[in-house]
Amino acid sequence: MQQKGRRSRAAVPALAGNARMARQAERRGAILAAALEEFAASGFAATRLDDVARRAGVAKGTIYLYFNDKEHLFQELVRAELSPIVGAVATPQMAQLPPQAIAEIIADIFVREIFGTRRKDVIRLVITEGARFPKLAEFYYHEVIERVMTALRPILTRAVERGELPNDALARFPQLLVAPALVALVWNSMFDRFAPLDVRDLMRAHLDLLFGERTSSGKSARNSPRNSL
Amino acid sequence: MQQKGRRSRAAVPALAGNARMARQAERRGAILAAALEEFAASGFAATRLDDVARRAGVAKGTIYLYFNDKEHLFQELVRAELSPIVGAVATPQMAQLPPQAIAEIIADIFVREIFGTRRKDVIRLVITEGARFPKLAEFYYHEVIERVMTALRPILTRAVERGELPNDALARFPQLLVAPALVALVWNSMFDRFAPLDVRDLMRAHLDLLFGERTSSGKSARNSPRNSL
DNA sequence: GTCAAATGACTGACTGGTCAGTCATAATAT
DNA sequence: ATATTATGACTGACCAGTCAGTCATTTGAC
Repeated sequence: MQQKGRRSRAAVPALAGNARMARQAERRGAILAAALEEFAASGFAATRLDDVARRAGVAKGTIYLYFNDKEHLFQELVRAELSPIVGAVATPQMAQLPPQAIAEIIADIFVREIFGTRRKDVIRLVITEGARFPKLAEFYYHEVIERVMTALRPILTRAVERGELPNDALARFPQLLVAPALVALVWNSMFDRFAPLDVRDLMRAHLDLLFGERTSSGKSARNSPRNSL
Repeated sequence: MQQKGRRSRAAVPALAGNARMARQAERRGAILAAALEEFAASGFAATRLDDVARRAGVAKGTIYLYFNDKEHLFQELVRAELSPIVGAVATPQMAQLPPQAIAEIIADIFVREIFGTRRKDVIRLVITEGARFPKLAEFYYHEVIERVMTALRPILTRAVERGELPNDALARFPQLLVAPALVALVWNSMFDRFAPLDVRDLMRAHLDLLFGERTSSGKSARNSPRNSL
């Protein structure tokens, strides 16, 4: 993600009539949508901007009116898809809830808003391309990881102090709360054709593991109701 | 991983004297070692076979005497590195141990034999390239995932029946036992420069979470001794 | 209201560079 | 001598990024 010092010719196509701006936003959106499809299907390196352009119904040159280069397009795509979702987890009223409720909410958000969505592919892209794109990893760390971690840690720490958690493992490593989600993403993209994985069940089992539920068994017949998940 | 129907000229360089075979094995090994370095540093697509050849002290054409093409080289690399390690987890005497001991052994193997090794990079490559290389994903699934899963599941199921585990979550999803290892690999390659992660501590915390240890606190002062980890 | 001039969004053929894979030739072993 | 192994210059395909030119829309003069 080498940032060229040079300013893009494209960056801000002079804004004029309201119709123009609308049209521009539309164009930009179409390009981003097409890029999502292509990047998700082929990864960063193997994606041809010719294909993105064709899918967006636009000439290749037009892409360069809206984005500096392939890498910026990729990064903007990630930003556009993931920035909105973070707020849902790092919300203030979270702090009031007991850890189990928080874990359930996070699992629910993951299943519905990420796994059941194109965002699944975006996060997969971050995982697969992140190590090769320091800028992307940095953006993702500060924009997603850090914000979620700093929201979770004090809550979990306080829960430990109150004796609501059996030990401080989760408070020290909030990653452990999210680990199964990562497994689900990777498994889904690589092994689902050999052994499909029911993500919702996986997350339920994870919660059972963390918060008692000494009874659970079988995938369908469960007696203790869990509303949203 | 499109398999060309055509047979490689290289496949089996006619074996003759013993010295020759030794030399060939050496050459092959040098190429694989060089390929590991390059693939780990740049990923599959961005790795140049020119660089692999130079690092191996060999001409580019020589690579094609030992491997059909870039993809076969990549796949052989994964096979060579990972096939040996699986036996350590899927060993018969495992079946005798209680679940906690098994979890500790697995964590220990991960920390010492994978994370502390080049194998870390190989698994990372499988994760990042697997979705784009069905052949690789298939090999990895059958050679690694399946073997580990079929070794673990009966053990965990029996532990549930014996009441050695609080619920059947782990038996139904052995992935949950390994999830933090995946997190460690991904975090290490993307976020360590922002927030280094102590993998050993992470795995310890995971075990605490799974198997009681209602006391743990702080990273150094821990009273319940855990030998190998 | 009409028309000409100005604007700038858009196009796509083209360039420059890259790299997997080949093969005629050379080196080395038997 | 012959066979085997190794070399590296070469080729052909590929693709990100460019830019001279097109054309729809807007502006402003009358």
